[in-house]
Amino acid sequence: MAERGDRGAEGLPTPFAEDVLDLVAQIPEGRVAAYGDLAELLGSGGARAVGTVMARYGSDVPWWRVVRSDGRPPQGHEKTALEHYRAEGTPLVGSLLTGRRVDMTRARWPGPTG
DNA sequence: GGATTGACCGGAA
DNA sequence: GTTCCGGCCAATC
Repeated sequence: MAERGDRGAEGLPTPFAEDVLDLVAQIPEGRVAAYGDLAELLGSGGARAVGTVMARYGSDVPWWRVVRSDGRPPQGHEKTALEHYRAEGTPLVGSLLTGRRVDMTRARWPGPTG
């Protein structure tokens, strides 16, 4: 079996990747989750592992709802992510100087309300 | 098989 | 407020 050929076809994510993508797809609008949170919800892997999956297979899920623990969008995709936050009404904090980031206090998912 | 990379996290200076 | 460092785990070369 072509270990690199099949997965390199960009149509068959790994078992771990499927779990990550499925969880990201469950994040409602206006809410976000940190990479480390997804790993903790899955009960396996780590923040770094989730980032690796998102970079490779995140194209099929609302990746902008996945941010760093600081509430900052993925490195290299901040511009695109901000566009979605403004459209979905995701709570943002900070200013232009400090750099706008998602208000994890209110937008973190799953939250007190679920 | 091993070595390197990466859309990370938390703490310390 | 910022910058630097080690640790973490899966995917990739």
